[in-house]
Amino acid sequence: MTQIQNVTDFSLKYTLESGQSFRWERIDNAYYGVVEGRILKLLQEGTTLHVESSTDENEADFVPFLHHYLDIVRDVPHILIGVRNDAYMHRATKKLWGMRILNQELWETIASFILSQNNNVRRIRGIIRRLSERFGERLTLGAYVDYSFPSPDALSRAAESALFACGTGYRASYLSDTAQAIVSGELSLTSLQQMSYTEAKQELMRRKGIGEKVADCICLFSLGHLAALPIDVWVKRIFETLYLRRRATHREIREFAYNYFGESVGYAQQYLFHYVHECPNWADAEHLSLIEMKSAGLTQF
DNA sequence: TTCCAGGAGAGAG
DNA sequence: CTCTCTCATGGA
Repeated sequence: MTQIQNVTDFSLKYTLESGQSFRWERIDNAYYGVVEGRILKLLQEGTTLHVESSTDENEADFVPFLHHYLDIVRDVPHILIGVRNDAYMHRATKKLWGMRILNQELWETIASFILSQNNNVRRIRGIIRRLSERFGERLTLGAYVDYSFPSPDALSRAAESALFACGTGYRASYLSDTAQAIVSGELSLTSLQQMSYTEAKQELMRRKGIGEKVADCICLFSLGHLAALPIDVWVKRIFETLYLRRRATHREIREFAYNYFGESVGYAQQYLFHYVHECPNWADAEHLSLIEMKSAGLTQF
């Protein structure tokens, strides 16, 4: 059992339940998930994080690993104040205060968001769970059983029909192709991690099944590029409804969002994305009226 | 039954 | 460049 003390401006719930990872399961107030080959059990009590692992961890490495994965080291309050330009964002950041963008393992993030296209979160989770059960390694933490995310090698050797049987649908060939490209060295994960946002995005988009949105998800949720802006149906809807007040192309949304929120637009996007999922009345008249109101001068937290 | 989901590829204009 | 059609799946 590991404890991390003085974790401030952090919400485990919103971080793990905001659609950036498909691997976490809440049981009571604890979260179970698999991260880089081990089961983790995470429980937040105020500013203390209780952690259990299925592996014998070296404390000196484990705590920094957790800090990085959960993005605890980042000055998120500074980012949020910087993107809190209006009363709407003020409300969103207040409700979800402490939500952070994870730094997830690169291959799992690539594979997961290839599978996410034209799909819903519930089904994506099911596909990833079945792929892990079928091609990953069995792990246990007490009575809890889960499976590691299968390696590129394991998925590259799997028959596409076997991937298909896990429910991947037409995405099976995309997943297989990219796994094979990584095994062959045609696509280098370590190179991707050294590239700028623009370079990494461009390199990712060369793969079949990775378009602009999926590439941006990988850049944001694994590579730490906060300028990445994944535009899915919801983000498009949010910007068209709240800010632009008209039908807009992806290019127009991207230009507006970057000008309005700045270099940490990815963080702003995540708060908006999750806020509208938490608030069914996100687009009612009272909410819309908040957009013109500046955040400055509103009550602090 | 049709529509939708953290879309992308292919083709047409 | 933009628009449209299709892709496999399951829940609403």
